Amino acid sequence: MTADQTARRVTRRRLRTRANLLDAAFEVFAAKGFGRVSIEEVCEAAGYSRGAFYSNFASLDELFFALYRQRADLIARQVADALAGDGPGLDVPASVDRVTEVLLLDHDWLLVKTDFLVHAARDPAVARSLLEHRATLRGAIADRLGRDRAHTALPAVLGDADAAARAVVAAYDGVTTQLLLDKDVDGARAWLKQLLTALLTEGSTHSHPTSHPRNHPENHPE
Amino acid sequence: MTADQTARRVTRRRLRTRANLLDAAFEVFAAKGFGRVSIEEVCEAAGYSRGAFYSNFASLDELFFALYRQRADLIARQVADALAGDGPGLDVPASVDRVTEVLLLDHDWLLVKTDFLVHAARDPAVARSLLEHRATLRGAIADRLGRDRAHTALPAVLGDADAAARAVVAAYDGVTTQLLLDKDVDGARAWLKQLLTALLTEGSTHSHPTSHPRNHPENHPE
DNA sequence: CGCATCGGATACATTCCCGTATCGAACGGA
DNA sequence: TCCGTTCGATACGGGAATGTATCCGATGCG
Repeated sequence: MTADQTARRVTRRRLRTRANLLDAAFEVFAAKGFGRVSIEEVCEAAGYSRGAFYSNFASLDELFFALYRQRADLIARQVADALAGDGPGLDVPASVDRVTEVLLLDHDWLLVKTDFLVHAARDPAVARSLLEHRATLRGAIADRLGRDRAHTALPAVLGDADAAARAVVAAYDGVTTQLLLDKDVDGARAWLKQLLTALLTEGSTHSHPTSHPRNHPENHPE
Repeated sequence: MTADQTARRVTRRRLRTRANLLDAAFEVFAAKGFGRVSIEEVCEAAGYSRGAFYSNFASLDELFFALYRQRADLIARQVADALAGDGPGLDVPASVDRVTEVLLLDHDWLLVKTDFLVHAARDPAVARSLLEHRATLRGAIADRLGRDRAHTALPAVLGDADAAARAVVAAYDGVTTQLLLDKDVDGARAWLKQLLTALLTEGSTHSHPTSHPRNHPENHPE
């Protein structure tokens, strides 16, 4: 699929250049967008020639896919850790805080991630893969929520734990969209926390989530 | 800005070609993505030569911007209509239904819209413009919600009407993301309705929104 | 109907980027 | 240290898209 399966001695050098190419690609993709980046640009940013690229990847698409997997898996692990954080009794606000911290960390990553989304939306194979990844994450959340349901008595507005997990993901995606435009990471985090607690808490008229992100920065382009 | 301001006789022919170019661009952008489309492709799709293009637009970016404004304004009007639909007494489910119908209509539009988002995220000027547009829409929703607040007594989980409007937009964006991948328009609509009623209704344990979109289609690539 | 202006087609030079083929150097096992 | 293998640089041919300059047919006005 990705590389030829004939067993070959893989040297350290190779892994290093591969990693360097991926890192460089991340920078360049974030800055210019996947669609506007040439193979040459990636190579130049990484300090290699095009020969190195073609020795490691068959196409920009393939590199993009590898890049996404790499970073997405990393984050998935972090989220899992954040969820597993506290014991069986679920402290919703605490969990929400930790997860939120992980998810809305790096603006560049959101850019690349969205590029990948829009890329996947046009390629069924990639879309399938991305859907699987999302399903995994959602499953982890649903598990946590389900486990919780037994101990603390909270979510109810939506249907089951699965629906609640879906809602969480949707909220995350929605907040991401806004964040892409206004670049206010802190505001986005606060807003996401507020949204999530609102969704996961019964008639919680907690009008004091953390600090109201009400004085919307909204328009500060750069 | 967009064109030169020196007054010139603008013929009908010109407007027609301009419209044709925009329509063709929509098709091509939806199919291949903004970043992967050349000026030539747009011209070919529209049945013109490159000369016609440069006579009407200075760059692909400019065309994209014009295209977005055109379609976005159209939809904004439709949403406003849908919101103004019923009288002062707000029937949340009914409004939600109508708005949902308008917002999640055309998959191609979502593709183009997201392309534009990711484009705007990297261009401060464009981002500003898009933020304004979103603020307008959000304002319309907040107004409606505020007006409602007086008559029917509903939203409370979040802060004021403005926060509620924000939540609505976030839910829409979140559902859009999922829809881009699974292409299940009907499921997305149902899910959005459920989410919105959950958000806009106090302890509504309405576990029967319309029809549970529970048997997730999720993975049907094409 | 005739004329001045406008709109779009065509031709051209240029730049950028791709993919391949070849070669020398780095690597790592013995 | 030596040698076979692997990695990545360089050189090459070619294709595609860009922006401009020029020209002719269409258009609308008097």
